[in-house]
Amino acid sequence: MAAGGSLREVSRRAVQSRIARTAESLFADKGFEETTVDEIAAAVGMSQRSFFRYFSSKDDVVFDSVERLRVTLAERLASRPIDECAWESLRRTFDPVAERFADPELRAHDKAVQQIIDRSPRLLAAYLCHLERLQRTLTEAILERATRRTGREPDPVVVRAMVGGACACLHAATLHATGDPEVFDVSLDRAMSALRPASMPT
Amino acid sequence: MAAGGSLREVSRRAVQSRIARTAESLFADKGFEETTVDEIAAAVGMSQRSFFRYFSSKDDVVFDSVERLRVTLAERLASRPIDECAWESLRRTFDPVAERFADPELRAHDKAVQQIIDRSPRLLAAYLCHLERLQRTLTEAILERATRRTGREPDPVVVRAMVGGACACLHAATLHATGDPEVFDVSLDRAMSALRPASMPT
DNA sequence: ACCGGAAGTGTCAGTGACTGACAATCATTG
DNA sequence: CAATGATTGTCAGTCACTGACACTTCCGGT
Repeated sequence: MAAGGSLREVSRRAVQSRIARTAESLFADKGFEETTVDEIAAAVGMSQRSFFRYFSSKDDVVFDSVERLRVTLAERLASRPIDECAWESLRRTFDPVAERFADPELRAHDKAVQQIIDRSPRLLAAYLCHLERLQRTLTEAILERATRRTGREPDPVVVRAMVGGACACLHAATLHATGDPEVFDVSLDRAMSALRPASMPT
Repeated sequence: MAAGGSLREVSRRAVQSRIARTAESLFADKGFEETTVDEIAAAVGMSQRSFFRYFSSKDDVVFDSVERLRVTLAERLASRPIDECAWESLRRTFDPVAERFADPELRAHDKAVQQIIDRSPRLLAAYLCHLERLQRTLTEAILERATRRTGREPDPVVVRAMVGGACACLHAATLHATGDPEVFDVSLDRAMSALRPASMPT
């Protein structure tokens, strides 16, 4: 069952990324709002209806890669040693973001996506929503880990705020270092060591 | 000129808040997505076209009060003493949020709005966008103040991250204390003292 | 080779948010 | 009263998105 489904999943993903690539190049050319779904579908060679069978909204095309990154970060946090302090774990969790810059192709792609997002208020809103989801994911992981480690549940408000603070550092570093991995790493380290909580949970 | 415009502004604002009240009660009844702009316009007694002359989008109706709160907070931050540490200033900047809970009518209103937002993913995205705007506003104010005080510009990444951290505390406290001013104050204090940066700019 | 269903696709019609253009109305001022 | 400017309604149109239905293709069983 799982294997059969998997094969189909692969081809579905292939179509999705073909659509995403096409759409992104159109967005980069004409802008997001100025590109209609009809145009994307035509460029890919399918009907508008089929486009919506692969992406539930026009916005989702842009966040295809962002969503995958979220999953990567969640896995990274899960793989951190349980006795590491939470702030340090969060800092390490963000490493894959910098690692993406290593591949020049990925870097160019990410930069283009970032520009598309920045130019559209609607996309910016959606992007923040994804960051919020990331934040929720990480918060739950930290909460669960702290509970497993200390035996009792830590203050959820503080943990949520702390993860929010870490994500704010990530966001600030991303905004400041558009594309340069060196600058990103340095900025993130500076921000995160400045914001390091005095009393560290876990 | 300013006075003449002001009079017209007042009446415009009156119509806006009449629309907002009507719309919010419809949203509370049927949900945001399920309420059409046509229905709102009809309930207020105007054409759909005129609705869009007062609010640039359906979303904006909901954020009427949120936007006003943003202006209030910006003013509050500006009125803080220049030699106060930034983190403390930010904490005091958030006081009006708690103060809103004092008035039972406002509290009920805010709670209703919060529920409407929470039930709609689209509104949640827009809400985060408003928080981001608040964050940008506060960041600029802190940067400007620090520059005025120390004579040289502080690290923008760190300041942005710090404001982001403070806003994360605000957000966490808001989520946790839905409507109870006591709980809100205590939660915010706990979160903000846990996240207080070791090295404080300004 | 034939048949059956499952999965993917195109077409079409419809809804709802939003915009531009234009004409009618209404209040204000000279 | 007339000219002017702001406010409004009407109408037509665009675009994202959805549901329904018919059609093709591909595949395993007979």
